Amino acid sequence: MNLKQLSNQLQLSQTTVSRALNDYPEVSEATRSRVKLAAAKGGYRPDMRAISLATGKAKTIGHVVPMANKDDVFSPIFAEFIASASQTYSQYGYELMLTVEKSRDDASTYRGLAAKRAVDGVILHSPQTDDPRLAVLQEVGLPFVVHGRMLNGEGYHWVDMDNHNAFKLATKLLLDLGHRRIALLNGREEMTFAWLRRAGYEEALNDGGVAINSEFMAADDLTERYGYQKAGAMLSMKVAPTAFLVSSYIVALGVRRAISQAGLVMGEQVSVIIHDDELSYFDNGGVKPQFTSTRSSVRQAGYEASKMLLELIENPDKEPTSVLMDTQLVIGSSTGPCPSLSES
Amino acid sequence: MNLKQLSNQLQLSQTTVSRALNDYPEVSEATRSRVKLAAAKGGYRPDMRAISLATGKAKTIGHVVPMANKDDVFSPIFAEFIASASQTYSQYGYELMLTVEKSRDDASTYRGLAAKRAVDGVILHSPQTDDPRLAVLQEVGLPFVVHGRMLNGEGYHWVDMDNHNAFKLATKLLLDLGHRRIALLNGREEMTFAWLRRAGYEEALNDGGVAINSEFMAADDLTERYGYQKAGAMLSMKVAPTAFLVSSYIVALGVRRAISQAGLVMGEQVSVIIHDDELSYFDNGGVKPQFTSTRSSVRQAGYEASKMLLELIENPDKEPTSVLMDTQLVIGSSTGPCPSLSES
DNA sequence: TATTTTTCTCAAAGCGCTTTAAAATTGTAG
DNA sequence: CTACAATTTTAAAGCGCTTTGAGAAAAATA
Repeated sequence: MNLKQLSNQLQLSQTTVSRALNDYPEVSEATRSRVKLAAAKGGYRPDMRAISLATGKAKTIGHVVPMANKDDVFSPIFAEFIASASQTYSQYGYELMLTVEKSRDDASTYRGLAAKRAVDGVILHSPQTDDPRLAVLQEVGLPFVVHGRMLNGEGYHWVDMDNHNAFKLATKLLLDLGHRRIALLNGREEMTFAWLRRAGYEEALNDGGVAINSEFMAADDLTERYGYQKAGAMLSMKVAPTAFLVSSYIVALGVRRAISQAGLVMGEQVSVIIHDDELSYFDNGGVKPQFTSTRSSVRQAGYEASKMLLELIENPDKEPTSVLMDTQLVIGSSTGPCPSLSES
Repeated sequence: MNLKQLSNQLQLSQTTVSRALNDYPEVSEATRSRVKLAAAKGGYRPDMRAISLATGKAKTIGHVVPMANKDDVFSPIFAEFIASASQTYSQYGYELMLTVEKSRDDASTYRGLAAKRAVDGVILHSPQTDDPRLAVLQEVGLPFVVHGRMLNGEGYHWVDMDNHNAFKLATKLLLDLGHRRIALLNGREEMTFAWLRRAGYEEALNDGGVAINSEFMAADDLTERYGYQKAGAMLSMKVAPTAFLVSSYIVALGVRRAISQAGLVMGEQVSVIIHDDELSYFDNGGVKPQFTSTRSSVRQAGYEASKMLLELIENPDKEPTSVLMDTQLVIGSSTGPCPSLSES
């Protein structure tokens, strides 16, 4: 059933019916309820594309997520973020259009979305320190919110967690426990989050008077194998690290595997701190979590970012705002005092 | 730039320009190339919604994924499937509209998508043994493909892996290794995949003359905690299982944790077989995987299903087709002979 | 009762495209 | 040079909605 049929059936003009349904004041209460009743009864749902064409609003938000790595993987972090944002959208009558793209640098997707009038705004995922997509989005004038940020956090809207501080505090905790050989298994450092984590890590080491050792640092896609291989390699060094700072739960699975394979016990000979995005199927636990972790809810970030974007769409001239989410440092059973405090 | 502007600029009618761009034969080659050049130069991209309204085709596919469990989680399986399907869509000029819904039984989302003309077809995720959404989709006449299937696999299109056989073979392997007390940590059995896995498991036990013990069976959302708690509880039974059949890698993480916490070694005192959806960040390994597993690529399923759906949309009267994907049984280091072969 | 104001309803244009039906142009014979 | 067909182009209608600018109807004021 479409508007024409409905208005014929009601013996009213399309104008009146449309206005009645959209709660315009120019229509009497009597007519309005009559119309609404008939619409409900007839199961009338306006054609989304027609509304869109007539109003100029797509009522759709675009998410363009890059494949997480060379293996063409869709990171569970994005999934969680999107699921959360999706809730906001449906609450406000928006749809979610998802594009998964192979190349992270390819800004043409955004050009396309804008030119095709497919979306009213987009969320920019996985920003790099100096991301070329920023300029494109600004050029085409499509409202957007960044999940994360570029190194220069000015002039656009973003929602991020405090990566720098999280890893600084985590490093500091390890230093306080007496660790001096602390490894960092980071994400790719083109990504701002990884860059900031490293910066936090280095700052804490400097503050603690510990020299930075590039042999203890790695950066790659966040997979189990990466954690396993890198941790394994580092543990077999003549002077091996006594602690690992790990950028995700998934990588930590590999680290844990390497540790136990080396005949060591996590939390005793080797300490591990992870960043935990609170993906609930992983469940890093309540009272005494498996892993000591810096925590921040991706779900919460999705909520904040989607809200922010909808507001921006309402009011396109809004001054850029940002949300920097705090992280918690939660002590679990994967950390303990450095075994050989005699050594430096 | 829109069609009108482009045609004005070219001094041609909108009809001709439209036809030139869409490769209709009624336009001379000279004009066609002139038009295409101008369009490319001017960065012309037709308004998606206008095309959609004019043609009646949304050029969009809907994916409605249920929250995986009470914790409102978006399963990484869906993410992988969708990422894969997404590739097919963009290749054929389709967009992907994602809806995440709280309630698994709520079919109103589908009614809405159909009535709003938002999509040309949908993928039905996470089907239950007797899924109410089936009737709704058939009623509204929206083309759809099921990822998985209902217990009755007739009358609709689906792509599934052979859950029954996979778990039957896995159980048989354990029986052949001498295990008699084999536990099954399954997904919720309203889901067809879980139902079929259990059926395969029971069939193998019957064939092997082993009585079915309901204390060795559990069904719940697929989380790490579930695996940890259930395996922990079972291992502390007076007569504990010597092997576990586990429905996912994530659950198996918990099982492994419980096993090592009980002071046992996986692959020696306790065997574990998992189903591995080949999420590449987990990397169950190449030569000698961590877990013995039944394997099936979700990525591949996403590819098959999306192709099937696009074909169905092209040709709506196509006879229902289905793809039953084989699974591989890959031996890893988590299985071994039953430690006490004397016991039955 | 006539006039103004307010309330309610409507016809028609427009959003940007496709597509039908018809017209203009070109080509081929007769 | 006309007649007819084939080729190329176009005007206009239509997709299903919103919204503008008016017109009727009802209510209020004179």
